Amino acid sequence: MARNKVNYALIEDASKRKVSYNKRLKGLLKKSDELKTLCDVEVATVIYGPYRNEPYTFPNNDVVRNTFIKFKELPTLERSKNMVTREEFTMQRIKKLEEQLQKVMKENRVNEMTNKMYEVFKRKNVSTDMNPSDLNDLRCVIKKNLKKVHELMIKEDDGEGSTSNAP
Amino acid sequence: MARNKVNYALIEDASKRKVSYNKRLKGLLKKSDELKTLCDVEVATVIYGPYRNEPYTFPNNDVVRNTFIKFKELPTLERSKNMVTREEFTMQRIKKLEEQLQKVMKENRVNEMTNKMYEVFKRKNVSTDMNPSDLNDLRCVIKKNLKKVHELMIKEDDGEGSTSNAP
DNA sequence: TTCCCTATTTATAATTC
DNA sequence: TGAATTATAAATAGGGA
Repeated sequence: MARNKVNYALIEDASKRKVSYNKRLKGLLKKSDELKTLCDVEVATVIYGPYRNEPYTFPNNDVVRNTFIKFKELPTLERSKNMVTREEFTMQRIKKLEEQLQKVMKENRVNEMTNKMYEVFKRKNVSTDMNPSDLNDLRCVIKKNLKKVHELMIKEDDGEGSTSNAP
Repeated sequence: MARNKVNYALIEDASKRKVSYNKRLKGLLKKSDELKTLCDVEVATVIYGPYRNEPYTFPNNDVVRNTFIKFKELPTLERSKNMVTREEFTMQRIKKLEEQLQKVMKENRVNEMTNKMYEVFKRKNVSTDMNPSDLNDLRCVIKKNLKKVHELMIKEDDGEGSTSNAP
């Protein structure tokens, strides 16, 4: 997250990976601590890194052990419900991204369309024929005016230079 | 970390705390995931939040259990990461979506429909090229931008100021 | 409430020392 | 190497709909 956007994949360069690992480990522990402190959450984490046999733990070995024991004793039913937590999270993220994508594409489309429509209105004087209620159902309007617009445009094409004809 | 510097203490306001909790939980899971993926680290987390009886787990229930067993029993037995493949597949999809999103947002490129519309208005291909869904989309587009179009048109009527950016 | 949007603060990749 | 610095990317607190 800096200088360059991070690529979501294993960092190939081993030394870079190690540097990144150290920074991110530290960052993750800090974030865990903040979540715990600011929001009164019980967090237990075990991290097996590639540079050490012993795992890192958060907040410490004893708490992790206790929390994990509690976790282990979850009734089977609840556990199975819990099984999908991660997947759900992931799926939600995907869903959100897809929605964003749709939205943005739509926005772009809107912008482009607005410009194009404006161009058409401005240059071809379609506006004269359009009132708000017509605009409310542009589909009809377009159908109604398309031929006319087309004709106007054909004419216009001959003298490509005339820009606007005020009403 | 925004608007105001975070105070390292329990957030008193319960609703603010909950909002913060949700954001930070999400953030922590993401960071965990990044550490795991970018640096090839085994992370296992159990989170008992105040708004739910069952804990959140990262990356999932099974891995947490395995990691816990390893943690508890010390020996360095190699646990195969059977879910990695699927997760990576999922993450690739996410990555792809993110890339698409970036691309679309930044380049603001003209999409197919816009091109088609442009053709329709600018050139000779009239209604034959337009399918009903395009027209329907157009209707929405205009509805959404009616005000803007009007403003532009009114402004244009007074004086001048072409804003078109035709392809 | 929940989502969405910025203004800021943080985290951190690349770079320098 | 590695610690410190810097320039960006990312996370997120507060506020609005």
